[in-house]
Amino acid sequence: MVGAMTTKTPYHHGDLQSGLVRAAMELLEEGETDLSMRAVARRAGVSPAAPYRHYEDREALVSAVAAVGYGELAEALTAAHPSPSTPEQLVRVAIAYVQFALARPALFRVMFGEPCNRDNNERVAATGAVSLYLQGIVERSFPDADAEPLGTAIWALVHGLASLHLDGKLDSTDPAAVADRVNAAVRAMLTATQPGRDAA
Amino acid sequence: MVGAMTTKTPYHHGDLQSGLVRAAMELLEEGETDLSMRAVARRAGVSPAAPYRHYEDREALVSAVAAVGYGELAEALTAAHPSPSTPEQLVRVAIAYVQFALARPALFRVMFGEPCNRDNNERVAATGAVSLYLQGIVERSFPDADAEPLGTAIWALVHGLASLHLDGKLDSTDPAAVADRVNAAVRAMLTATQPGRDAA
DNA sequence: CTACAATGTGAACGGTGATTACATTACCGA
DNA sequence: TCGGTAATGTAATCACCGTTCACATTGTAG
Repeated sequence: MVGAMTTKTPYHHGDLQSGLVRAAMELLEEGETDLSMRAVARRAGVSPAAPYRHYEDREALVSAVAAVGYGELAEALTAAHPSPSTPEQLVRVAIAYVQFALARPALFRVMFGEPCNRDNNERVAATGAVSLYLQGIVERSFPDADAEPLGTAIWALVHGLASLHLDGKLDSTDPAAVADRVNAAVRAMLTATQPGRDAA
Repeated sequence: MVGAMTTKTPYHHGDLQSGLVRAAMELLEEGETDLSMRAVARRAGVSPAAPYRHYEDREALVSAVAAVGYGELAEALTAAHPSPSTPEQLVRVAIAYVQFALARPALFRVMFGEPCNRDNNERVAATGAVSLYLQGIVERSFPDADAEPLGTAIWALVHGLASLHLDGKLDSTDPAAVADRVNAAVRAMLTATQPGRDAA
């Protein structure tokens, strides 16, 4: 009964479920790469054991964070262009993908780097959304091509560019140079699939 | 002075420096994904503090392991084809790259997944070797093309395929299907750069 | 043979994921 | 309004981890 009148530290958080995800996102944005359960709990102003009422284990919380990340990645891509149907527009989306990875490296690692359960979580749905978005782009841009392998190839190319930059295997000090590299790589891939040529 | 005549547990390991790397490699091969310093020490038959005589911290040991991994990746690639100069041969190398990632996922994650020091370790040299190997392939295969961006694009494509399969974003249950996917993607990329067309 | 440098040990510190028993609170039916 | 039950948060605890320190042991140079 200490300080009962003030609003400080109510016993119940209110919405810890999403508060934890928000706290985790904050930590990632601040450069924390490990996302310890305890650190997230601290940031949310709650005891170390509290998160386990809402997430079975660290894996589960991280997956929830990753799912939000996929949504934000999708936002960033659609912001670059809502519905690309030309190589130029597709290149802009590709650049946005790599820029997302470089701008939010810790989140990107959580989304793609950590070994995760293939089966039972929301991540598969979220990544499926990204995949479908790309698939749609490809189908609009190259109606003659087989969309599935081409979409896969483009996703892999762009994702690989993002990963290699993020891991320091490709120099990412100059954003313009990065954009040029992405532009060149994607165009190289796309010139293979102009109407009239075989894509698979 | 217990059991002085037997060869069991001599106080000095002999070659702990490389023994630790070997132990770490064993653990990775057995599926351990975390590579805890203590577990490596245990496997090497040594106290938890001993590794610190040879590696400044976990980062340093992991980097040494990664460097060995790069060497083995290079071996796997050259085993697929020592010196590719045609798209067909290059495809074989690409498939070998992805198969390496799928066959030794924990090692691959150590090599590429973990955030690492960009500056002062042997990893940059080792990745540079992989990069140069690819660059050489591209130069031989496409003498008319600008090797640097094309080599980057191919590396990114193949690495992206490996990463997405490893993270479960692409189905990797059927090795033949994986190989087909890699084949299709790389060929799509390569048809863009046949002599007479612009690569950048 | 002796001193020194190199190498390995054991104990310790703080941090982590996770579980358990317990405390507090919200909410719903009487 | 009251009381009980389910939901939610806490404190204590366990095992493990990275890392450091003082100390023990061993190889080796002089």
